[in-house]
Amino acid sequence: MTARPATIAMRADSIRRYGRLLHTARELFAEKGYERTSLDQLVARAGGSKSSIYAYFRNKEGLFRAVMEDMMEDLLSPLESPGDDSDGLENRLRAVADRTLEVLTSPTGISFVRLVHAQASRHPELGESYFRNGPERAINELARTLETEIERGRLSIEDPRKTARLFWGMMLFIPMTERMCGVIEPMSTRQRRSHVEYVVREFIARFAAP
Amino acid sequence: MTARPATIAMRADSIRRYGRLLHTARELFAEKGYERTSLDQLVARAGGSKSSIYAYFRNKEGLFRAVMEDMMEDLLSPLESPGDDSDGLENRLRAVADRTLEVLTSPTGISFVRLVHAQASRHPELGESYFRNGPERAINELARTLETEIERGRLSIEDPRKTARLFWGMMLFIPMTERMCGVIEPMSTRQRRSHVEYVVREFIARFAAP
DNA sequence: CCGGTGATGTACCGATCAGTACATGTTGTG
DNA sequence: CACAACATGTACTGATCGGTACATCACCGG
Repeated sequence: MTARPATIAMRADSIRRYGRLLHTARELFAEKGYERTSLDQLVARAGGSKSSIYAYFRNKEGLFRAVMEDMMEDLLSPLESPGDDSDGLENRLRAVADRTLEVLTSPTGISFVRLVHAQASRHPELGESYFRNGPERAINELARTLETEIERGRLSIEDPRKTARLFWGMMLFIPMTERMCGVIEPMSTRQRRSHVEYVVREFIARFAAP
Repeated sequence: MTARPATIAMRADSIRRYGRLLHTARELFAEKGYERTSLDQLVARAGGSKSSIYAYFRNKEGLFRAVMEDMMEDLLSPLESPGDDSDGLENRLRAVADRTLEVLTSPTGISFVRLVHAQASRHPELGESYFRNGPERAINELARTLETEIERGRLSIEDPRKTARLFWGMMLFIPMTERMCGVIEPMSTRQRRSHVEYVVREFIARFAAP
């Protein structure tokens, strides 16, 4: 970045630079992990300079936190359930499970979870924040759904929260483990559908009211 | 390590030094991860010198591979099922699940899985090896157990392997996620027993032959 | 049109790292 | 007892890292 166009707007330029640094840092952290990503590499790929990084993010740790917050928002926001109550339980389970599985087994999702797990001991608030806003929220929302179905007499469940934990375990554990270990490629829509269908079927078979 | 006792045995000393380096490297990798562990730190904690590391392990990557093989053996060997056929299905499920849960949620287990996941993209053979010898083997062994119970008419299951995947998902996903994110301490025996009991009960309730 | 203010690029620093050269010491062998 | 062969500790290197100092440049209020 020796040459510079000169005579260009500044305010919008700053915002763009900030976004570009954040975006590129996300790519690099996802590709190579936190410690193997150097700020010089970031500057080389994103443009700008280290001064900007330190002005915007204070230091490398601050950049990392900003990146993780950004990723978490992007990943978790599509999981906000619209709460279509009309579709029936099975379809709602299918829908939310499919979106969750898609997000978590995507390359971005896998990279994010890897970073969270790897850095959780150094950044306890990161692991905590992810768990509360991700898995725990998913469990609680599912539990609430189950509760209303219990009240309507359609399900027979003793402890909705524990049952919700089982559901997510069945749905996510093996696919995520396979992806984390690198033994399968990202799941196709077909594969996801098939897996979701199987798990939902087994779940209903166990907990449908007699 | 400036002074040295002088006039001490050598052959056994080498073996001991090798073991000590391996053991301490395991500790350090588990504590701080691969990239944050320096060979100087290793030497400072374990004694010996960098020459020994390079003589024994060729380089840092070789040391890492040796450590991971060592950890994998230690972690997976207690999971070899003795195959007590007399205890009845439920007790066998309880026993194998409890051991697996204990191993995987232990501090060592969590550190190991973190390292595998974090390094799987740089070391595909590591992720592959762990998955084949860990999760996949556990699935296959459980599936075989289920098959014999199906043949005896005690279980009603269509696809034993898929069902085994569900079982391990229910058993491991939430506890492991909580541990990986650092939101719970290592599980007490009491907690493990309770969780195992719950999951086995639900599993049997679903798949017991009518 | 001009001077100050904040943002940015460049060049640099000390620290730390993996890896190595080499001297020293130890062990088995004649 | 002497010597060869090997193992080990020490001191070093070149590279790379996070972080910083400072000069430069664009903008904006007067």
